[in-house]
Amino acid sequence: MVGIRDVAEAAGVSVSTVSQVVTGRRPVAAATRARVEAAITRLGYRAHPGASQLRGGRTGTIALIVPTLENPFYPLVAVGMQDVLVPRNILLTVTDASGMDRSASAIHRLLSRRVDAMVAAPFGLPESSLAELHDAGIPFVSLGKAPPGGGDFVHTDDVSGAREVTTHLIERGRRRIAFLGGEESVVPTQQRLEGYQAALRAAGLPVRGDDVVFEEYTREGGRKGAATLLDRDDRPDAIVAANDLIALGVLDATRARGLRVPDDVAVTGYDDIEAASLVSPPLTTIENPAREIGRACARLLLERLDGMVTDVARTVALSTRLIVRDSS
Amino acid sequence: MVGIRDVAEAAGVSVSTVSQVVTGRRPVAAATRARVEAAITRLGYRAHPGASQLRGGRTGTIALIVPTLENPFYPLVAVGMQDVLVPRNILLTVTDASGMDRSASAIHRLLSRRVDAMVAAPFGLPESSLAELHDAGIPFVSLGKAPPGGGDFVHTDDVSGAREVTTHLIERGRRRIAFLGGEESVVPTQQRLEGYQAALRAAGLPVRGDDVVFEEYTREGGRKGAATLLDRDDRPDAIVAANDLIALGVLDATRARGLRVPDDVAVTGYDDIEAASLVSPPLTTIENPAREIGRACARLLLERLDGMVTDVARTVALSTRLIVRDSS
DNA sequence: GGCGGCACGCAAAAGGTTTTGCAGTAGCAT
DNA sequence: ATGCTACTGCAAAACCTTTTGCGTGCCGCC
Repeated sequence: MVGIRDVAEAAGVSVSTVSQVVTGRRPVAAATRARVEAAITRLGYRAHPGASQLRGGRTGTIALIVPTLENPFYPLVAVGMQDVLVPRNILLTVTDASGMDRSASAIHRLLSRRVDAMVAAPFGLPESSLAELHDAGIPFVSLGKAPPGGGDFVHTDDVSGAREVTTHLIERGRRRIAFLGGEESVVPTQQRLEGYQAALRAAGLPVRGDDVVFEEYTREGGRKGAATLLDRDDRPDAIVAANDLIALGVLDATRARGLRVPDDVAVTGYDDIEAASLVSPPLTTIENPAREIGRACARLLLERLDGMVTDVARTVALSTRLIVRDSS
Repeated sequence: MVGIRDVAEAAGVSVSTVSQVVTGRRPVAAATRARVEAAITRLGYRAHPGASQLRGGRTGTIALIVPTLENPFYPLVAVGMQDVLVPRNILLTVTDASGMDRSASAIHRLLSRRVDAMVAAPFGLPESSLAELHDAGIPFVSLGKAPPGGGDFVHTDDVSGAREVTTHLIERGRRRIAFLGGEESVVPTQQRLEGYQAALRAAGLPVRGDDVVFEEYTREGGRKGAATLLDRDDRPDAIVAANDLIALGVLDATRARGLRVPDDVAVTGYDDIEAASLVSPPLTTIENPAREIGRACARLLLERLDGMVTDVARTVALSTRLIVRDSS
């Protein structure tokens, strides 16, 4: 294990000079620097990150916490962050928070002081846990849910997106439109529901409580919810699914029942993951710019790390877009 | 910032006793332990990870390095690792290696000493970089490519998988079967090509060099490669794509040209990502158990970390399965 | 040729934990 | 009652880096 001491010796300088060369926080004479750098290369020296961090340095790592990696939306957010982070030589660490819900502080314990900054999509996380993230004393960006105490925040307008897709269905002549959400408690569900209801009201259509069902944000959730909605006597003529995964499950259910989409029932999704355009029939959905969202998060964080921002909380709102395909 | 010192003071014990309670490496009297634990909870103490690591501890982190997060195969591997790691309270850090190819040691520099163990799908990584990973002195599992110097290794049999799917096409009466690979240099490409050729030979069919095309492992690569293959005078009656993403691109190309699948040309994929079953027509493909692969990797690593294994290199081979759908 | 100032490199402290040899004590057996 | 053992907690060293105030040597200018 080659330490800074070895490099110093090899280069014939002091330990502190080596450190200065490495960190660049103080100027070093060109000749000396060259000698030190040569020694570093020759010995293959790398600073021990633990020690660096201990003495007050950065970890050079940014964390992304997502509710699940099974929804392809989130890997894409990670890719977007990479776009910004890789040129800056910062390591991105992606953590799937599914399965670590119980202990409210699991995430904090795992990440505190282990990263320089953090972005989290805090759905399903208890409020206390979110507060902890916010108070961890490092730059933090919340994804899709306004942080309780205020703070940086990247999102798309779920209300307007859901309103847009619902309105589209109404314009296509649908009158009995159901909403199939994921977990009821999470913010995007509530906002998409709100947009759906707003569209109904604006069109003068009744807002019926039994036309709203909540399951999970998975394909399986979609199958289950669709079963509830479709096996009734007066089934809806359209289903607004709260995301594409759910919509895929709805399509499974229609297929299993021999229902034609969109003739018997129209289906719409949300996010525009790749599968949305592939499934048959292709899904009408709302494009949610995952990669761009990732980029925005990373940029926000970087600006804080660079000290360009003081303490004003910033919100980045990215726009969504209705994509009409055959399912409606 | 509450340190171990504060806890010791609050509990009326020495710093080392607190450490012993936390790490559990030495027995502590029950009464004392209770007092210390109470203080820890009350103060919200957490060990500074840098300091712990410095003094010889573990980082409690395992890294997964993937070629890209855009291929949904890899997030699933991560999920599989999580299955095993979460109960053990180990943090998984997923890194997308795309874009950090240039500097051969980027990955090493980023991860060295920052994690306790590592699994990497080292496609596209220079050989030197792979050797570095292997020599980093931490448990290391290679994914899909045998590590040059020997070492733990998880894979599926690409040769047999490709042979199986190609044979399936032959049995369906296809005679002019093309192979559309991703990057030529990476091992899975070579092996899948080998399986394809083996199947042709076994059936007494000619192995024609111009029926083999290499592009990238992306949907766009599939479109390009299919263009090459389909715009010829004597186009093939089947295309074996080296993964599902490529196959999706091939389907795009057939659609653009008004070709019917499988009537005019059959198409097969590899991996069985979710999109494979969704696209129209659904893809015949080889199921590649990503999640199970992730689990196997994590288990291998854990066994080494627990010191259950000395130095014998182990190989885990998981089986694949032909999934016949409408595209063939 | 002498003096002032500047650039450069150094020494030492600090940062928070884990480890380990050691000492004190209580309990048990003789 | 005494000696020994086992258990428990402590003090101090070790881990490796970064930071910062200082001293030294060199250069330029008068």
